[in-house]
Amino acid sequence: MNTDAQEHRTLAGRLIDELTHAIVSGAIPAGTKISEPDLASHYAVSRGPLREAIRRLEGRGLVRHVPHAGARVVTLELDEVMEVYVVREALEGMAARLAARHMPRSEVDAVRALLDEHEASIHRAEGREYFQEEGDLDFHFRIVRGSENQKLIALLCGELYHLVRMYRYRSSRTDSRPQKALAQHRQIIESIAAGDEELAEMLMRRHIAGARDNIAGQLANEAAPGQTSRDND
Amino acid sequence: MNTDAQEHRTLAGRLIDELTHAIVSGAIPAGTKISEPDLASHYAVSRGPLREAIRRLEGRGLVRHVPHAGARVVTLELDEVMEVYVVREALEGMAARLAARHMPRSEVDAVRALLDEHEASIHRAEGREYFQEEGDLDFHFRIVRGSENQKLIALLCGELYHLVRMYRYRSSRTDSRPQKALAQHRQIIESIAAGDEELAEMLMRRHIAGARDNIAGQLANEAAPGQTSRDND
DNA sequence: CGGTGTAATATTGTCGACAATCCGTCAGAA
DNA sequence: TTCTGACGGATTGTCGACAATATTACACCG
Repeated sequence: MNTDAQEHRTLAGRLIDELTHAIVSGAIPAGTKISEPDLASHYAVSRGPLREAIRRLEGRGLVRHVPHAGARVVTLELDEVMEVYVVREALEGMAARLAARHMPRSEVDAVRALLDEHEASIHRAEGREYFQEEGDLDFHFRIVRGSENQKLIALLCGELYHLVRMYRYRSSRTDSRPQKALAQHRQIIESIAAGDEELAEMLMRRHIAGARDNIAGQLANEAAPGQTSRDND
Repeated sequence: MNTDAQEHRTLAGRLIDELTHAIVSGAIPAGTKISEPDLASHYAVSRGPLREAIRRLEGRGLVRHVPHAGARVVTLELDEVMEVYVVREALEGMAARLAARHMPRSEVDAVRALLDEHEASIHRAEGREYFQEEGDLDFHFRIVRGSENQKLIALLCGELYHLVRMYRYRSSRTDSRPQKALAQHRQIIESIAAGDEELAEMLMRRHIAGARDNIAGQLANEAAPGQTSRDND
């Protein structure tokens, strides 16, 4: 599930994972100013490895760093999330196309089984389950890996998904129609099984664009209009 | 042209740019093992900022780092370049679509003027000019920026293009038909001017896919079959 | 009373040194 | 002769301390 894996034997590597998780899960709230001395003492490490980890997180787009002023956790503006979903639409559309070209039958069957589990989980918990969201990402992970394009995999799994998960943690959950998503997932994997590249890409793009519109509409309802960026200061 | 700009007042920031340029331009050959003491003394800095810069370059995909073993400049395998072009096809296709939606008339005219310059430069130097390659990237930069999607811009300008430029520096130049590329560029900007999203995306994707096939065929001719990765050791 | 310049403080940026780990070499035994 | 093992050197990982810069508070002036 994690990109670098292999039980880091280095502090900086461990910090990268720990900080990523802390930011994504909201343990460190969005917009927080990262104090190097504080975090260093909190994780019981020196500032050296911590700074290296921050530089890496900066590259992943999780923190924004200004030269002599410190680093802040990115604030998840609505338009930022929209932009991420546009990028996902392009990238995962291509991933679905490549998956239709490369994914072996065994993996297709594995994804089918995964979707069966999802359906069972939906029936069991009326779809309001937190698990549903992680399950959604599991599906997308499978498709992306099925593309067998390392650059694509690294980009989607290493950067974009962290932001997506960060958003989902922040605003509870957004997918209010898991049955519809499940049906779309089924369509997608079947088009991949059939080797129909055009259809697979089109369906995946439509699926993600739909999720994007869903979020946009949802947010437009609840959020006040003039809200700019002052959440926690 | 550079992503972070604003005349870095910090050593780490300067190192990021210098090392990026050094790797992209081939001053530090692909596959080279990065010796921290050597580079530190060469740039007259300590190992601290150097290590931060390396961590950032690792995020950009320019170096590969293994714990306790050091970092090496990535070797540009053919399939890696192919993968990058696939990602470019997806991302820039979307960028062209968004540009057709957002790009103002003034910017469209500026791109038209840019293409006129390119045509003049081709006529002047029979197209075998180095400048042509940079000019090609200039065009693509304009379109990407025209998308007005910050994530898209950061991804393409910040990571992918470094690898593309690295490849171009390494294997002399690859675009053997600048006239054809110019004609395609003209088609693309006109479809954007017309606001035809579908056409803009399709033309851009075809353009990049064509460049990819061109490289693949070119490489398949000259390269020996059994060549794995032992260029410079 | 409000604005501005200055000084104090705290944080970031940088450095040199110490500790842990890995690679190459060489000696010794089967 | 060849494989195994340990040793030495070198490199990476980590740490604490010093220097430079930004932020804050306060006093002073308009």
